[in-house]
Amino acid sequence: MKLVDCSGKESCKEKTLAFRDAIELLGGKWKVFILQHLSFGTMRFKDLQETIVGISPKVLTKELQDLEQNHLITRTVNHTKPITVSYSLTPYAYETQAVYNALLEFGTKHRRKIKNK
Amino acid sequence: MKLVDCSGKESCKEKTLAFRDAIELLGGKWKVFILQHLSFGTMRFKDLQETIVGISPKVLTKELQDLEQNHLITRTVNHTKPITVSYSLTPYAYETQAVYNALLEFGTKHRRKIKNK
DNA sequence: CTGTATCCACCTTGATACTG
DNA sequence: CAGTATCAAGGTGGATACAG
Repeated sequence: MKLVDCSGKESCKEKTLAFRDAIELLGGKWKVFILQHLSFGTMRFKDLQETIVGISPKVLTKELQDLEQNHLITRTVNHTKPITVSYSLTPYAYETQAVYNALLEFGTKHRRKIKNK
Repeated sequence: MKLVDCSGKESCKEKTLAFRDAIELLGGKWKVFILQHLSFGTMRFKDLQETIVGISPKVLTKELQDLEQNHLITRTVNHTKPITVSYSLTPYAYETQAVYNALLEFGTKHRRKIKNK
């Protein structure tokens, strides 16, 4: 049995790179929290900062830029006074659903396994 | 729609922690390569070091210990002369299959999307 | 309000030499 | 052969002050 099937047309290297990309994109320290909260609806910068306890503005900015560059969220400037900015998930973000489901299932199982040891 | 369903008996926090655990466990820089190569069969330390180009012995040791502590691989000392050590996947390691499949699918799709931009 | 600038501490990775 | 010890370097995350 193989974890990665390298017999297809695409090279094995290409596939391992795809893994790393996906893990990097979804795997940061805060990405899950941000995406999760945004999946409940649009939020502003300040909302996110208050909801995600412990994150600094610099890091939040970086994570949001990262997600935006990868088309998982959209950033909208509201020309209010003072200016506010809204973040929300793109339809594309929901294509990560399968990944999250699989990670959730394995992670939950694994935590039980490790704890009961 | 929600990326994480927090309506069940288990708390939302517990679930996000499960994500992070899973991602940390599978997401290192070399983990995919190691698990992938081991999925083709048992390998010795030296084999891994030669196959996984660019990894230093220190890092390889650390990654292997990490995987062993999480029951994804087994470490077997062969009392040859000189001593050799074999590494192989545990049956449990194959429970990560769904995660890898999902990551592979999303990662491949994502690379195409980013590249065609 | 929404970030950016600055500075700092830590961790991870890495190269290399060395030990049992 | 299979690691460990040592030292260096870079990136990441974090606290805080400040700017537009």
